[in-house]
Amino acid sequence: MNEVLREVAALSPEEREERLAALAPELIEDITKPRVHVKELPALEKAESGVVMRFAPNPSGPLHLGHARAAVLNDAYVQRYGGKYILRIEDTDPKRVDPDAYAMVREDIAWLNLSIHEVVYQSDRFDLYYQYGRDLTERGGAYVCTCENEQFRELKMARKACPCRGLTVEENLALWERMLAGEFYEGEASVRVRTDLEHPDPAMRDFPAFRILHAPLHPRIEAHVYPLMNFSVAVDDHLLGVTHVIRGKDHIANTRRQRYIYDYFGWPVPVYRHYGRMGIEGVILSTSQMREGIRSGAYQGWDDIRLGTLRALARRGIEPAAVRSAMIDIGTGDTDISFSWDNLYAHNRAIVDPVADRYFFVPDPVPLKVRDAPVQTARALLHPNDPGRGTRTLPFLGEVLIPREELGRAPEMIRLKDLFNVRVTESDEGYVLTYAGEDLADARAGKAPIIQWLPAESYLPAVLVTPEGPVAGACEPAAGTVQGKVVQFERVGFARIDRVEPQELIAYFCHR
RNA sequence: GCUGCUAUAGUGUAGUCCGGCCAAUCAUUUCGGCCUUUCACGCCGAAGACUGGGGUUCGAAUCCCCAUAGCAGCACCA
Repeated sequence: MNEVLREVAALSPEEREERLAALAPELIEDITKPRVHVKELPALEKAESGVVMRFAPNPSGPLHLGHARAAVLNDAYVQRYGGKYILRIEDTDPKRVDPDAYAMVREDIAWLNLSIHEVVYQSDRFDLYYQYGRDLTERGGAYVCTCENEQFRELKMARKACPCRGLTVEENLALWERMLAGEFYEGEASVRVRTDLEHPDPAMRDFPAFRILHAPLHPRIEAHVYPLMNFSVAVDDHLLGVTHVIRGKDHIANTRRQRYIYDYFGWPVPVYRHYGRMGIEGVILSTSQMREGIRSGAYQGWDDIRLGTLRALARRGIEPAAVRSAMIDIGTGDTDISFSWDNLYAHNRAIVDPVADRYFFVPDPVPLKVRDAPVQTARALLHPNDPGRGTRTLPFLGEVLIPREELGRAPEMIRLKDLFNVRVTESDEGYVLTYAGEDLADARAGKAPIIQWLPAESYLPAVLVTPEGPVAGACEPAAGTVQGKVVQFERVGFARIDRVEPQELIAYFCHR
């Protein structure tokens, strides 16, 4: 073995390639062909025999890029180590539940291609939470607190116990039953986990586990005693057998709080990893802000092109696989990062470029007759790197549409792509195009720009919707046949054909 | 204020645990060039970083201390 290694090391790269060609020609292609680099996530400890992980969104709206990070990272590890991926809908706060979001979350997860094996709703599990809440109280790990909120806060900051902390288990159980029986109104009682009043971090001191809420009503269940996140999450993670949890670092304190609950019950603690905060330039990720923007009419809907929701990305033609690899690229680092659209676009371009058919889109079109030009039909490849895909045809009858912007550059000659060359002159009536031959070499020699164009007699009016606003133009009628697909408008960029209305095509700009 | 986490190029990331092989990886980005009937793709090349200051050591991106900066938590939200 060592001898072989030494032998190989002694060879020059050329020699190695020769030897490989002789030994295993089929492998040559592997090293030659460009390979989409797939970054490997760091190994997870205690994962060798499989993992159970979960994605636990709050159904307050559709999923956005922030959710995608947690969803994809957990999914990637489940796929890598094998095991189970649980979708847990965390709907324990009726104030933050949007009934429509249940469906939206499921749709977004389907789009992301997550390998979910099991779905649980926390609102189905309240009896379980009550059962363990009672259990925890019996163990002395929790007490019912009837203090004024503000008063408790002050005591906590002063590291002092509130009067309720000294109640006996029996007294606590009695109060607990009264809570469940509906004898307290909102804010009058809560259940707290007994932790450590001397804990240096005030966030750890006797945090709440249950609260009372009478309004709004929960869309799925009837309840007035609601578990708080730290309690329901700890109970569920244990009951569902979750072995590894990957979540944002805003949960670091929660992880420590949940540890108290694990310890009271004597449960083994999962492996946690907390990734850093991810800022995203240009879009708001706050569900409540998005909702407000939609309500006020600033945004057209949850898939408004300016939002960071997954459905907005989908509408622009971002592929789920691109989101996935972008998130894996970012990884689980605990540094705060800023999400880069450029990087996402690069991932998407790699996926979309080989498959997107090419079409002409002429922004701000100017109709111009071409003098002395012979009538003919142009054929352009649907994809330059894959002639087998066929061509589209563009009839030239004497007049063309070209982008106004090109004329502003005052070129002497222009090559209409896949057609012929034209000379550009200015007269009293404006620009004049004159046929200047078919030879591509002439255009090359004259450094003529090769531009997209459309026949003035047959085109489809089109609007390209960009984050900066709509761009009116025209496109090939054939582009109207690929509704829902991502195409490349040559020299403009990639776009998704959103819809084709009787007299107009609407496309959403994706990226260059 | 208290508690905790983090700090590598414009952006993301590897290396940091176990100091030397790091004159620091890969991707993106930008700029050149080639290819090309797209300003796409592909290919070649270049640019660009260890937050600062002390200390330990023969030797520090890596260990220690201080400073600075960013972020998070201190909710009857998740």
